[in-house]
Amino acid sequence: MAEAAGVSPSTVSRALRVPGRLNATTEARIRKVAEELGYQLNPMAQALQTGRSSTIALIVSDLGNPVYFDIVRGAQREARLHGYTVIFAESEESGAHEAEAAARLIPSVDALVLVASRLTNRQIAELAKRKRVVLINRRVPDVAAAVPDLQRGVEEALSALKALGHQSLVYLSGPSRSWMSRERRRVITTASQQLGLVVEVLGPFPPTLAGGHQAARAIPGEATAVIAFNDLMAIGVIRRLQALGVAVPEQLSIVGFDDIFGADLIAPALATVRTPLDMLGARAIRMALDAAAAEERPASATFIQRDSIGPAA
Amino acid sequence: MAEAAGVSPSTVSRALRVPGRLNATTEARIRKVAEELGYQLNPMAQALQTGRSSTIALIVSDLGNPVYFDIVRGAQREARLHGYTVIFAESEESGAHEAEAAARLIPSVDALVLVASRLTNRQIAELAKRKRVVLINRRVPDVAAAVPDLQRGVEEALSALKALGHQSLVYLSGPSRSWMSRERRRVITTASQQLGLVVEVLGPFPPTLAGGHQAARAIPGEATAVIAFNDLMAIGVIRRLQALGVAVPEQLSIVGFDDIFGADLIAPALATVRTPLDMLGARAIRMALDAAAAEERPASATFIQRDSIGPAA
DNA sequence: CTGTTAGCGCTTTCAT
DNA sequence: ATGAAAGCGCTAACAG
Repeated sequence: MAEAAGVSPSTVSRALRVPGRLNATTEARIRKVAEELGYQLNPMAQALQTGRSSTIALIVSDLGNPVYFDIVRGAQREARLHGYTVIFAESEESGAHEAEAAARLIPSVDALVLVASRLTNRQIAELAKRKRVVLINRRVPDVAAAVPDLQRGVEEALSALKALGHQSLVYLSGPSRSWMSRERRRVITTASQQLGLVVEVLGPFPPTLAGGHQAARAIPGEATAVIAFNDLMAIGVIRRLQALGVAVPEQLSIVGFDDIFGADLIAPALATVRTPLDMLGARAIRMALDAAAAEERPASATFIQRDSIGPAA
Repeated sequence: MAEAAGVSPSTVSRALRVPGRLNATTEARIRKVAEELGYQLNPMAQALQTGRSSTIALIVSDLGNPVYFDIVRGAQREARLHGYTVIFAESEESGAHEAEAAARLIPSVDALVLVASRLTNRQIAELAKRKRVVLINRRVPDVAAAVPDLQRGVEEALSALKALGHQSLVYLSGPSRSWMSRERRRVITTASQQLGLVVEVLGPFPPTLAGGHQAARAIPGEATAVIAFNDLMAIGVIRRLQALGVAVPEQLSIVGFDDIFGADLIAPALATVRTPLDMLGARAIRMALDAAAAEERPASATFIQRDSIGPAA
């Protein structure tokens, strides 16, 4: 293409990259020629020269969990908005896979976004030295992170339970290595104290339907309300309970976290603390592109009232 | 890094790329040095030189539809297996966005995988001239495509309905531009004839919960069995029907397509023709990498019997 | 089996 | 405001 427009390569480069920095007419002419020839700058060559690839890697631990869809989607949209491309890897629940994916992708991207990372703080800090890293649903000292503000949603949920006459509740925790599970536990504990509720913690359980099945058997007979680490577990609990002949919500109220697809499809519909997943994804991208984005106020979780909770038995 | 190992760049390149083509001891030494220095070949430079980026773009129309999760996941795994990376874009249901995404990504990838593409045959043929293109759930002359074999699953579904005493059924079609909807209709029609069933086609409807709501009103009173374009629609139909006081499956049997997450969580659990989504994703990647993969026998859809179907009213 | 040379397509000083 | 030249990190002939 170079001189089909009768100019030098540098001029073409300037015309196509920074819209303003050139004589308006020359620029227009070059753009037109490029259009006609279907010419585009070669991103690889560009990346090689500049060291920037306009690409961000998104590494999620398990695509089987519907939670991540919305995060991926939010991230993808925001990235496109900024002219960035997202590369994308699944670590299949394994820290080793995650580390490998990160190592493999690091040379080709401008930033790494790690969703619910299974890596150690140390590993993450190490990555952060080599490349900009943004965490989603995880916090590590000195590393940028997009996490929801759970306070409000949890308070709403617990208040609702209290208003229904519940005086104590059970928290079904997720994987012990899950930062988010600990965080949820922490917020629940604090809010419970303020509201004068008693909370018992059970677990850890796998953050899946099967984990919910497993958890369902562990729930003490006298419990009246259960809050599960996530919706998948909550749904598993409900189904197992039903199979065991326990009525939900008549005998036991159930609350989940996230509001995944399907939460309102089951019977009874699952009450849940919705986390703003797509916003988290979008925000993480913004943080990856611009450190100042960290100043934004994090989006709040909110409680979604549905039929899986009722008056205390 | 080049000569920290005391050899020429080319030698390093050879050592790190093709495991066999070098003196075993030199290769081992170079690998060790690379390891120590944390050195990796720069993919951009590699791509620039070779014209191959070891990257495949996956373009899906709507990530909000859980169907695509499994496809994305299957594709991602298979790609990784071959040392490929997947880049990933959402076209948000719009042909224009899809075309734009394809154009933007084409220079950076070795192949394009289009899932349920909204582009015209002509546009797709055009892309296929510039880059290897593989379609999922769509067929265009002379373009590689991974589509499931619906025959078996549909026959099983219709046989089950027939065995329950149904003599006719309604097909709720998806978007008129959806190749897959037409394909499902075709297979249903053919199988119906063979089984002596009568089929009435309604639609088009949006392939969503809302589309199902809409479709539910259109179902004639005398119908006893309905098969919807996809599970999302089927679920929408069930819920609207229930709201209208129509009992499922007592008054009306419902069958979906795909077996998405959630299909077995609703009440009644949705009977559905399961399509092997992750296999489609994986197969598409294989086809992108190796034309011979087209010879594999496509995976068959199978019928999943659940509570949303029952004896004819 | 390994080193030399040239060049992939772009951006970026530095001149003009 | 535009052109010339050098070089990003790698691979691919071609020598040796």
